[in-house]
This record gives sequence, structure tokens and C-alpha cells, in this order.
Amino acid sequence: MYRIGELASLCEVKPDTLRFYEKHGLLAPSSRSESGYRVYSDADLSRLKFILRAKAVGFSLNEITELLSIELNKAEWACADVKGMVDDKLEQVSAKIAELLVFQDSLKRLSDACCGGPESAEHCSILEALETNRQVQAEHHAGFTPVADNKNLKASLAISAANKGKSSCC
Amino acid sequence: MYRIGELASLCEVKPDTLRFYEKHGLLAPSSRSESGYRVYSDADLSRLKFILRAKAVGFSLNEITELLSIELNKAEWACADVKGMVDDKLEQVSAKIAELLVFQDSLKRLSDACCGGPESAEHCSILEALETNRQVQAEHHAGFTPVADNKNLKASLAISAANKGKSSCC
DNA sequence: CTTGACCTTGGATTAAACTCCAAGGTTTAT
DNA sequence: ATAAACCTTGGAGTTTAATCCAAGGTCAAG
Repeated sequence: MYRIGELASLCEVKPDTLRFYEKHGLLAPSSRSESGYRVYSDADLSRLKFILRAKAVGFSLNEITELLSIELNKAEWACADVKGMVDDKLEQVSAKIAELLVFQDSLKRLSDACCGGPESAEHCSILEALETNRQVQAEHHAGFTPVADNKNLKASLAISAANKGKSSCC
Repeated sequence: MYRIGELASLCEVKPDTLRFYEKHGLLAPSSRSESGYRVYSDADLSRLKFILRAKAVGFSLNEITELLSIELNKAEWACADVKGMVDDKLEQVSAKIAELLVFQDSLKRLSDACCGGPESAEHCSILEALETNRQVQAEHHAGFTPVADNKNLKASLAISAANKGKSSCC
């Protein structure tokens, strides 16, 4: 049994977020204390973890509500309806996995190309890695638009560099 | 070469979205016509596809900007920095894939449980499928909170049912 | 028995990502 | 040659998902 602050810090969200989820029907505490405090159970924790996992892979809160609604409430939904919906979600999930695998491959390729040697430096962009990935093209794009806005990239690289000392390439 | 409307309908977004992406430095047309119309190239199309793919798997536009910024601009970034960043993104992507695989497994399990026979109807919820998935538990959760808000679920099921006639279970 | 860290509600504010609108210029098909 | 269907800019409005604030109640420690 957890109070709102405990559950929040367990899952690294804010109490306000949990109240927000409650207001929108995603997660209600299974009980309240005498004084009116929200009390969450382990089942609630599982549910929250599910919500956060779904959110992390690009489902909207509405879609997550749908996912959580998949229950055979015979009064309202026929099994066929539910199966149709599950199949839809399965397709979405499979599509996401496929796209992520392409990303993963591209990033690995990029990592290799970038750090294999100093001479390949000008081929170091994710888009080139992506394209080399899909169709091996003889013709090489000449002009490459540089990205203007580097303000928070700078910050994230600082963090990235601080977090791990494994920058050993080139 | 595409005008904004063509590119938009090709990728199933709105022209306004493309102008929005331009304003925020994600995608600028490689040229303009005499009259000032935006003209997009195939490289721009690739870039847009990349953006949409990244968005679909849960990256924010800021993160996508970072991904697109991964170029070895030696004047600004050391290779080690870039590698650190790529590694970070790789970890994120791997984590997302792992989570999606859990989803996929759960959904498959749910689909099977739901439509194997009418007697297992009350076990038809994604959360139960998820938990059965992780640890086989002897104890069974008694109370299961039903979800209140079914308004757009109804709509999506209608679409789902209309789209495919393969609802043949139970 | 009060101080500090919690919790409650309701409502306002924010940030991200579009989405729409108005007023006008351009292209294309009849 | 003119209407329909595009395009331009600037700015306002919307939706989603929080996040913050104010005014007050609860609880454990010293």
C-alpha cells in the first residue's frame, strides 16, 4: 500500500501526474484512508507501470485508455469486437518494433562508421546511415542541409559525456 | 520535386505541419519556386519520413532534432561526443524495443486467451495478460476496476470492425 | 504543541505539437 | 479569362499532458 507521494517517487512521476491520470480515468487508487488520502495497491502500481511503458513507446493516453479497456464486458462488447481491437493494437506494436529495428540498425551503422577511422568523418549523419541502410546507392547526395538549432543538443551532450566515460573512439 | 501539398498528402500530414516543422528547424524545403512556393526534394522526403518514423515510436521533436543533428561537424563536436550521443539513443531505442516486445507478447496472449473459448471470458484483460506473462501467480486478483470512459473506444471499435471482416472468434 | 513534510481540492498556467484563419498571390483547367 | 484549387505570411486557437498554485487538513518527530 502506497500513498501518492510514495507511488510517484517509485515510478519517477509527480503526485500531480497521478491525480491527473485519476481525473482522466486511467488510474484510480483502490482505496482511501480515513482522512481521505489516496491509497494505492500493488495492482495499482502494475497498472501505472503499464501506463508508463505504453507512454514511453508512443501511445497517447487515449490509446492507453483503450488498451486498458480491453476487457470482456459482455454486456457492452462482443468478443469479436475485442479481438478486432487487440489485432489493431498488435499491428501497431509490430509496426513500431519494425521501425525501431531500422533505427537501431542505422544508429549502429552510424556508430561504426563514425568511429572506424577519422577519414570517414564527413559521412557521419543519421540520414546517410539510414539511406545506405535501405538501398545501396551509387549516386551520393552532394548538398546536406545542416541543422540550425543546436542549443539543447549542447546540453544533452554535456550530460551524455558526464554520465559515461566510455568515449574512446577516434 | 514536390510542392507542400503534394509532400503533405504523400506522407499523410497537413501542409501546416510542414510549415511548423520548418519554423522549428526540423525540415526546410531545399528550394523555392520563382513565386515563392516551397519546393521539396526527394532528400527532403526522406528526411520527413525519418521524422515521422521517429515520432511514431515516441521521440519528441526535440529529440528528433538531436537525432538529425548527429553529424560530424568537427568545428563544434568531437567524435567522442557524437558517439556518446549515438550510444544514448541506441540505449533508448533498445529499451523501447524491449518494452514493445513485452506488449506484443501480452497482446498475443490476450488474443489467444480471449478467443480460445467462451469459458475464459473473465480473464480477458490486458493487465492480467501482462501479469500472467511476467510471473505465474497462484493468487488471482479479485477486484478489477472497470474503465469509465468508453466514448472513443466505441468509435474505434466501429472503425476496427468496419475495416476488417476477420472477427471470427467465439 | 508546534514545526515540517505530507496530503486534499479546485482552478490557473505551461509546453509541445499542431491546426485554423484571414487576406492575399499563383496556377491550372474549362 | 475566370473559377477552383493551389500557395504565401502572420497570428490566433486547440489539444494533450502535465505542472503549478492557494488555501487548508493530517501526521510523526522533537
